[in-house]
Amino acid sequence: RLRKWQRRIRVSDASERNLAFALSELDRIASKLGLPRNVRENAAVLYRGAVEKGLIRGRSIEGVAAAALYAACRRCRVPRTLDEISEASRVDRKEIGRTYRFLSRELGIKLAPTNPIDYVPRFASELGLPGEVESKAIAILQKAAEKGLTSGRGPTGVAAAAIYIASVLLGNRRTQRDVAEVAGVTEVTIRNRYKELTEHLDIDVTL
Amino acid sequence: MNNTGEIMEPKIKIVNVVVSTQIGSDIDLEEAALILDNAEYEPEQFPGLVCRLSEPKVALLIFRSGKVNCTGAKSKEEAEVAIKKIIKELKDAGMDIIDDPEVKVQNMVATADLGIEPNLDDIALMIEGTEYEPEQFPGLVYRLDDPKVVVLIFGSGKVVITGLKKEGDAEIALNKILETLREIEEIK
DNA sequence: GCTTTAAAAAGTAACGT
DNA sequence: ACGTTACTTTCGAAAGC
Repeated sequence: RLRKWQRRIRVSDASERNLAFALSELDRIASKLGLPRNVRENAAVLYRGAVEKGLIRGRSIEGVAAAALYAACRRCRVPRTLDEISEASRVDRKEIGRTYRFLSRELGIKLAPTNPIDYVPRFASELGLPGEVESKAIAILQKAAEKGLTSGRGPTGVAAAAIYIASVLLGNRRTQRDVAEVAGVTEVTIRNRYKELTEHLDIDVTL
Repeated sequence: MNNTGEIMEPKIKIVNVVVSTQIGSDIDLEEAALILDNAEYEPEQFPGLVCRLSEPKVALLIFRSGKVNCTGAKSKEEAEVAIKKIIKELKDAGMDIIDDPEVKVQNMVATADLGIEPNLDDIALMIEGTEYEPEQFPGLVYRLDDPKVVVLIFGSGKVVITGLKKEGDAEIALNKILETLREIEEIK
């Protein structure tokens, strides 16, 4: 009766309020990371799907929103690392990773492992590198993947090393330190990947 | 040339065995902490008493209920030796302890080598129930249903098998993985 | 879900020298 | 640029938050 009706109103009120909050969270994090509109929309679709399947129970709205955004970024091939999403959302990276696995399983989303190549455009532009360097780095990564040199390595680290090598080869050198900073890895990692790539792909990087 | 043939790949090594048992009930952990040498008991941090033995090199967790966990052993026998050691120490100090309790293997961890360097991306894309996030961890996580175990597969071909209850399941799991890998190669 | 224990795999990180 | 230590992942049991 009236009471049941009132409860329904309350529930739908709460649901709408939560959804509105989630969508504003998605927008807040997305704009902080400078993500394009299609990624935000993709994340919103994922979030609504999670709501419809009751996957939010026992989880925080912020956590699910962050995980949806992480998944959307990968889907749209403009990946952000868990650390970047974590920093922008103030949700623990462990929780984002856990929720992401849960969502991809429950929503039947099978995403391929992040391809290092997808990080190249963003890192290269942040380093102010021209298109030729970007293309060269991508070519290096394609060869590296064929020879199994990317398996098990962090995608950002391999991408960073490829960009560093390409920048040196094409006379637009960036320091390991600068590349490391935009890629969010240490210089040691770039050096390790650099050695591996130049040795196994017969690249002469004479300074 | 190898005179033993080619079927010696599954050189499986058990690197850790987790066992549980019961040595009594209503154990006074404060008292036990004083009796046992390398014992730590901080109920604020964890309800169990932690005791490390150097021979065998294991760690034991003792609870107020009398339940005991032993980790770090290389075999069930080694874990039993460790449990008998603490039982003797506690009994000699006058505590009410069960003499030779039944121990149950709860988990075993093994390492092995596939003998080939698998393409983790291919496995991740073609096999359901696998997780591979190189950004987070270099190994691919493969959960098997038949022997209910989890296998971590690395680009080097090295493998870690955990969740084992029986030692023999390690080889069964390994062979299933190798068979699956062959199927992937055929499809490719 | 977390806390504590042990162990391996390979990559990455953060110290010190 | 090294080297060392330590963290990431997986598993299970325990009692309690």
